[in-house]
Amino acid sequence: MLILLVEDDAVLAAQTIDFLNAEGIEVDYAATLGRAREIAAQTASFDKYDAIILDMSLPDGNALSLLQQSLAGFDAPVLFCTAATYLDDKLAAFAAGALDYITKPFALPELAVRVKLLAGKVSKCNQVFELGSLHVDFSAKIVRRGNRTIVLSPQQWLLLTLLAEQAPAPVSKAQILRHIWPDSEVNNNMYKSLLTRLRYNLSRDNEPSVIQTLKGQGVALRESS
Amino acid sequence: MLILLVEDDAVLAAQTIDFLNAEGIEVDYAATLGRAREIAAQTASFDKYDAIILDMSLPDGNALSLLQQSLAGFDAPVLFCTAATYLDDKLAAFAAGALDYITKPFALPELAVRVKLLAGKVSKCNQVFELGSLHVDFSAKIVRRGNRTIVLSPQQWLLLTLLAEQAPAPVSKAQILRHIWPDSEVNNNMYKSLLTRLRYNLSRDNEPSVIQTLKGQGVALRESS
DNA sequence: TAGCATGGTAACCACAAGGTAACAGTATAG
DNA sequence: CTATACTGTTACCTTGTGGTTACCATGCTA
Repeated sequence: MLILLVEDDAVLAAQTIDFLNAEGIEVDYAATLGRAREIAAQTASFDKYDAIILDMSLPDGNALSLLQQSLAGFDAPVLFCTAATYLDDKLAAFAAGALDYITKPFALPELAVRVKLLAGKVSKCNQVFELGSLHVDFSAKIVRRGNRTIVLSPQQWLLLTLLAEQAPAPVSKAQILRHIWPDSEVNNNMYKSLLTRLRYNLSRDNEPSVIQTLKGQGVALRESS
Repeated sequence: MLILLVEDDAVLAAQTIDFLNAEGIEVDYAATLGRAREIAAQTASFDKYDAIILDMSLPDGNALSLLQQSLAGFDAPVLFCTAATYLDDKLAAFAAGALDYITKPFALPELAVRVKLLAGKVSKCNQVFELGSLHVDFSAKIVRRGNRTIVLSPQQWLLLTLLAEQAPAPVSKAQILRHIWPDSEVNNNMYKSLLTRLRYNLSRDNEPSVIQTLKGQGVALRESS
């Protein structure tokens, strides 16, 4: 999981980053609004972030404007944090499209929980996933196609669960790379091989693959039609 | 929108119900955990609620157990509220599957916002745009015309979402150029090609294009008339 | 009527993205 | 210690995308 932290207090930022790292969350850091905008421009979007933590009281401008920008076509959910207890601030941010807020001073464990929630990590409520003749039991870690039980390698299982969580929405290549090879330098071929192998294992005679490619957008778990 | 409020303080409950009603939110009310369980049993599920507001400090039992129950196969998202500021309580509830919390005493407008967000999270997942036989699912990135599924290239998808967001208002050429080719030098032909291709992909026999041109002003997504 | 601007369509093609198979190094199990 | 499976790597092939050009249609103006 990768998030963007926009926060001017260097000490607080350092603490936050340390804590989130310990929780397995990667953090990109912007000390100012200007820097955040640079990042947005560089990557051409905020798409690559699972969530954005946005401090409302930044020295160089109005954080609300960045919020608007992040929502203009991008999906990254925004959690804003504010020292002010003024209700109006909170309501304004919600109105602008923020999905959650936390009041300073906050407890780091709570921040971590909220970030994870925002990123949708907890939506693993569904114990089983079914699609046509494909049957995935998350808790038992069993995959079946029709009446044949399929054994997947660790990587393939990870990818399948990721796809199933988001189905039928597509999952971008970048998202998959981050999810399966969190640290290591990744090479495009590893991704291609993994996909081919998962497709092969899930395949069944005469039936089209359940893994659809949307060129340039990623892959999705859905029935062809 | 219909929600369930589980709260033992009658005065607070009445205020809350009044306020939420004024916001256009219908409220079912349970004063005790027992009553909440009855409701769950009657309707056979909490499914019919868009959200559940759950007070943690109820006289007749542990609210966490209801939380578990409400998650056992049902989809209603839970917002819990607590007078305690103990962090552990919050973390426990999050761990049990709550999606949000609010600390007493809370401001009613904030509660209303959070409830709407919570209820929206579920429906927001299925944000769709419809126009005649055209059907666009933003989160799943699926486009259908009638019962035919359409696959769009990244550029075309970007343009379609832009048009759909503003529909039925027209989008100027300059706006489109900036949105799709943010940095690069743009040539007018690229724009023309893109439009033609999107029109072609969205076309259906005998039906006029859903993309109308307003000369000099741009293009708009609307039915011809 | 010619001339020009705006907009639409079709065809071409370089090239990047995606798919497959085979091989090799390394871990893992029996 | 051997056999097996997993995963990274390379090579090669296929396909769709998107920039480009050429040409046509319409409408406005001189």
